[in-house]
Amino acid sequence: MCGWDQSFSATSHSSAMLTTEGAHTVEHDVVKMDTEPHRDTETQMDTGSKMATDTDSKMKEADMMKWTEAEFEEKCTYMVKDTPREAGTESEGLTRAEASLPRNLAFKQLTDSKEVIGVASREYVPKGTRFGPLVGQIYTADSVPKDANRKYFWRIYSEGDFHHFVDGLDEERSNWMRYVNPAHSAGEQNLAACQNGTNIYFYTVRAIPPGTELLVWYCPEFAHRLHYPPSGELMMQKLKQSLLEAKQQASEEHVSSSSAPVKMEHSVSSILRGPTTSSKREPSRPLATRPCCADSPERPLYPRALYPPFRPHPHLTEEFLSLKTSPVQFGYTAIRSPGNQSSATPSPSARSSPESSPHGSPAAPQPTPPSSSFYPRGLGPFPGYSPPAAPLSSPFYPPGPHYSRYMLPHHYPLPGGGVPAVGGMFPRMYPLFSSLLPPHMPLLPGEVGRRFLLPDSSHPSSFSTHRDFLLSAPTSAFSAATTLKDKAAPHYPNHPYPGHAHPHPHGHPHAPTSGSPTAGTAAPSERVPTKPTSALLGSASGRQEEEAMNLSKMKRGGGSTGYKTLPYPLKKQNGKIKYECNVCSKTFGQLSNLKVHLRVHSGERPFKCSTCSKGFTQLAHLQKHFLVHTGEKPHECSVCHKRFSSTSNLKTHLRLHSGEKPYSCKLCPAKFTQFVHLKLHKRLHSRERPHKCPHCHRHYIHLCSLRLHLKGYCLAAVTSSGGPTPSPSTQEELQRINEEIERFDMSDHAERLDQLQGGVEVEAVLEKQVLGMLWREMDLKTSGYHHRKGGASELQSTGCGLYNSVNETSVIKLRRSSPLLPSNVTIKQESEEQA
DNA sequence: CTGGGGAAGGGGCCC
DNA sequence: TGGGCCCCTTCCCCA
Repeated sequence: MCGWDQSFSATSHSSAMLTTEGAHTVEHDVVKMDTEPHRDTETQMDTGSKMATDTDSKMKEADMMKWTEAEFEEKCTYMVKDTPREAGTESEGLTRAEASLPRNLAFKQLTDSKEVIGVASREYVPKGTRFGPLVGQIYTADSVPKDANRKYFWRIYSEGDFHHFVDGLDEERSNWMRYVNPAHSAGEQNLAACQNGTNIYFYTVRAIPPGTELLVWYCPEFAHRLHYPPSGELMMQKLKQSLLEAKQQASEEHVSSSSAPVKMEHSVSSILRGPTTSSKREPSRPLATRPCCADSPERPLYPRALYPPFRPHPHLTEEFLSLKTSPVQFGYTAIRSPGNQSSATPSPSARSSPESSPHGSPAAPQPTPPSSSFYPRGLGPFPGYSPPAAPLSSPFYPPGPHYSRYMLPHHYPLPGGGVPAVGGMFPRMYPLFSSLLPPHMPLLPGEVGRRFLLPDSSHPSSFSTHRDFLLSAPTSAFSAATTLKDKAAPHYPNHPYPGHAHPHPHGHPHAPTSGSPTAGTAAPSERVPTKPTSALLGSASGRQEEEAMNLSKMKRGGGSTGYKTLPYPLKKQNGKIKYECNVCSKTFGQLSNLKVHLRVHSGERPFKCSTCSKGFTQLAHLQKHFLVHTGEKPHECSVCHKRFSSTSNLKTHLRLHSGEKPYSCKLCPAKFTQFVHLKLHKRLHSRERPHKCPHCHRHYIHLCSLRLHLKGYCLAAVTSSGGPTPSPSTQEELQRINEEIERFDMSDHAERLDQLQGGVEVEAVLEKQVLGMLWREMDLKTSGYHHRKGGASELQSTGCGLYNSVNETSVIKLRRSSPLLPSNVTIKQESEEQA
């Protein structure tokens, strides 16, 4: 378990641990070294200590929490400039933001990472000190990139109207202030953010002892401008209230069987909408609301918003609501200023998540769906871990993965419309907030489903941590039982719903009754078999996507390259959106199809059989499976009245009556009703290889295979033609190629190509395709990379021959698209080649 | 061993 | 959007 650095490393300047020793001296040094008098008459420190002392004295008594921005500007005593970046100095290797840190400050960093998680004082910083201005990329409302990550956006106003953004996202274009965490209570706040002119400064509103984390909140004027409470504390209360209201409202609506489900905010349209429209709203929205959060594709990417596995989530929620969260809970040991340890409010540390903390500005709060499942070990789903924000297109998708995160709404719509006042919080707040969302947020379809269809922790690809998030809904009125009940499956009236056997927290695998107003309508054993609503699939798949992505990375060693991030919905094809799987590159016309498909990669099987615990990727599969237990066979043969459990099997059976044998052998008159039988039959023919190579011992079933072999891949022919004897490595390659040709020869593709008689053209294309793949495979093997989609190596590794996977190989693509091939050639999937 | 039939699981498309 | 459906595939068993 990764832990927090219990001290602060002194950025690039020094690795010295901070102590409280010599505070006074340090203070003096700080002022003299790093600050300049704001106004010569008052703050010229060099002129003697008396004036400074007087100023300090006045400052100490001042109630800066009531100051206007103009007062801050006018009355502040000291100014601390950023450390100028100089080439060739110790700042090398640091980002501009890191290098800009004033010497009297230090970064909080993770013990085993250089990840900056906050900013603290190295030395005593007197009250009335000004830091800044905040540096960042400037955007106007119109110039904001569509895919902008607004996490670090600060709004600048001019004469009461929105003027532009300062974006601190890019660490090379921003300064250290981007790392300052928000204060969650007035008690812990030691900085006030003010806009002076068109710049944002942080003023110390109290003296900051050495080793104290800097925590900022808006000054009253600023907060008012953004329509935010004047303190983080009030924001938390506001948030809490919003949540409770949301919960209550949702409960009421749900009990009354509201027919108006709350729609998730990540509809395709919303995803596609992008910030274009939202950006136009920016000026009218407070800085921290981040209006585009919900519909911005990158929103869901919150790798930092992960929690330690040990985190007692269910309690956390309650504690959070009761504002009792302790910083210890998360193992956070950041140095805190005396008197700031408010036991009544979640400490910044407790709230702090990787996500929240340093990277968020007050303008960038972000409710983060709780999840830690998709983090490969070592990435550290602990608070404070803050990998760089990953845009949707990042290869990191976790995370670049659990793609679900980017599919989950980040503004949770309330039943009555609107959005909880989450968006306005400092980032450090929302991680905690998010942790309590699942149990309380109403009608978050996926969440509901997940609470009951939890991944099987025993499954190698499942993530037990899911439970941490999802089982804590003892009071939720939106447990699956309610949802399920309304969708009873009439097909299986005599059987309990086949779902999620073990994950149920209350030991009633058949009846997820917890908290459901309708849970008591039937005894579990008699419960009308229910089907999860679509919702059960819905948001669950949100996370699943991320999991899939993440898993795909994990399965490949975590850091493997070459895997695209989940690109959807970024691609368009003929005007239609294409959702591409970032694992296998398969594209789908519909997002839901991709979501389901991703389970193939993630291994997630959210639909559990209550009887045998077997998991399935699709509800329909579970339903079909459950017939095994019930013995039901809904499908009857109209001829012999024999019954079958599936239509497919009935259809196969009907061939017996109709005499249809669609699978015919091309080498003999044999025909079969099932493909598998043809496949087995063809093994007989594989022993017959009439096309013998005149130069070597090789012989082939198909002529095209022999031709391919003779196109320079016959070693005997090469040597007998008088050419130089190939090197051993070349011989090895030829051997390899010939093996592949043999496999191709045994495939149905060879058979069809033989039949096509396309002549030289077809052969040329075939060679290009087939051998191209062979070479590619060798390339891949040589480079140690074996996972390229569609690559021969991948097929090999999965036990499939190069020509096995009709859909995957370029050979097939050729067959389907090549103008060389007759368009009426229908390719039936056959993967028997290896047989 | 081969052919044949059925059971069951899985992927993906369509409405 | 996702449930339902279809198709494919594998496995098993039996003659």
